[in-house]
Amino acid sequence: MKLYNSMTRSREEFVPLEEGKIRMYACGPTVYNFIHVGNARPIIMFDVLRRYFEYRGYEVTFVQNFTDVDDKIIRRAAEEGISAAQVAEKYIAEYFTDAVGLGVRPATVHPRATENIPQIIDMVQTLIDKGYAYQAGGDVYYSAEQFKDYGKLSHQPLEDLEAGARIDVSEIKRSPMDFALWKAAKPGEPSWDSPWGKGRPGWHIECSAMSNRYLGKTIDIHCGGQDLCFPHHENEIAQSEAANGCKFVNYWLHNGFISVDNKKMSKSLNNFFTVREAAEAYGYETIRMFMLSAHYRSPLNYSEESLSQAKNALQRLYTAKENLEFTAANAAAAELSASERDYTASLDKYRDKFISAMEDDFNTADAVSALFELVRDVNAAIASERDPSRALAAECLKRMTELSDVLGLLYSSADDGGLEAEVEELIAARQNARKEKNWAEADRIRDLLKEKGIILEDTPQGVKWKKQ
RNA sequence: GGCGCCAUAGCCAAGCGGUAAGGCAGAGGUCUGCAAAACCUUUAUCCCCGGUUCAAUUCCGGGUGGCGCCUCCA
Repeated sequence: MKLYNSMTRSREEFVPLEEGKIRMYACGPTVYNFIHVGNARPIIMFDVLRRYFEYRGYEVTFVQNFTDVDDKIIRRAAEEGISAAQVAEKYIAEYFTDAVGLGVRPATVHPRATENIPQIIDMVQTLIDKGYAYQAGGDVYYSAEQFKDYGKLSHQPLEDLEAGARIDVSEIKRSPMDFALWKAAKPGEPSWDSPWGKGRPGWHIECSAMSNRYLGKTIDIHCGGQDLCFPHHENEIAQSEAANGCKFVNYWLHNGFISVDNKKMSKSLNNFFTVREAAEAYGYETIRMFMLSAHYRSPLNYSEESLSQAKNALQRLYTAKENLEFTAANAAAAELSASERDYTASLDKYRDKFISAMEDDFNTADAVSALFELVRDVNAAIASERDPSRALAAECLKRMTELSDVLGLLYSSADDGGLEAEVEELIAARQNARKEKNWAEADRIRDLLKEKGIILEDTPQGVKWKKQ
């Protein structure tokens, strides 16, 4: 499999550290608010990557943290008059509501910064001991210039980074590019005891500490949004490689941005849509479909038109799935005929195309096209056969869901709670009317059901219905 | 100023040297009592100008337009 590695800026053959196993880490959200659609991109795309690895037989340990102590959380807590821990707890729960809605599987571990304070303190102490960090009052800073490779991920020499850096006059750092590992507690803030007094961790150190704890010193894949490249990931490298004395990450994966009117969707521009509100408008799974329709590194513009296109595309998939399920349950013939057997074998080419696409830096857009090509082929086959067997429909369905499962699509269960007796009677009455060619009555009943939100389709295998 | 990314049909979007996947929308048709769903047909001088090559959307150079990081940000 080929993956584009931001570190080398090239597509590389992926080789895991340990055969058959993959260790990956994704920087998770800072839990002070609902996540927005831009935040959802890495969450969805790297969930797909993980699913694909598992589909290919790898054992994946996937770690995604929650940053549950930081300035924004503390500010939010003050605004709402509750504790920082309560803010974090609330938005972690909201995160999971959205993640589940989006069809994102829970990570193997979801560690939190506040549950890894001893590991963080250890790492900070190691960095001080090794001469990479220094104490300044109750703060501890990492001295960027001590790390000779600083800037290697963002491909910027330290001098150029410094040239663009904002200098804060009240700063007690030795150099503008130094960053906080530990922040002295201010009155009223959550804090923990440390060798440097009461305080809390800086943002970057938690990921180094947790990656180390749950995945080891060197890991296969570290992923996140392009905007984390600098300074967050750069700083993680500086911390982990200085503390551990070895390579931190083999493959760095960064997704592109979601934009709105071609401007990056971001909190600071205030042009964001929360996942929650987008889901109310289009459905959670539509958001997933929208993300999958483009390559993860390409920019992708969020718009009403794009989302409704994604919604319609998804509907095509669902309709195909429901039609197959219906035939698999209602067709007269049970077993595959000889010609059907040949036909199903011919379907292998779509799986082949799907896998090639995914092997190529998990090109989901191309993989989705393979799924659609399979669907068209299958639709045509079922429609053209005079009497397709239940086994044929079941086999086609299996091939379709094999691919959609890797993409994490088609997980929304249809509302098949059964029909009330009254509705069943109406359908039966309409069938009688149709038998008698009483089209007016048949149409009247169909319209009546439509008002109740039930859509009928007449098929060779019987009447198919669905709730609107 | 430093470092990058992008430009493909009405819209979204693949494509990594051999004259263009897929989806949405539109048009025509088949099927259907009518619908629905489905299927078939149909819609592209690949931003511009040079260069390399037998051959370029695809590589190189130069434009034009758009975007991002260098500051919290997925």
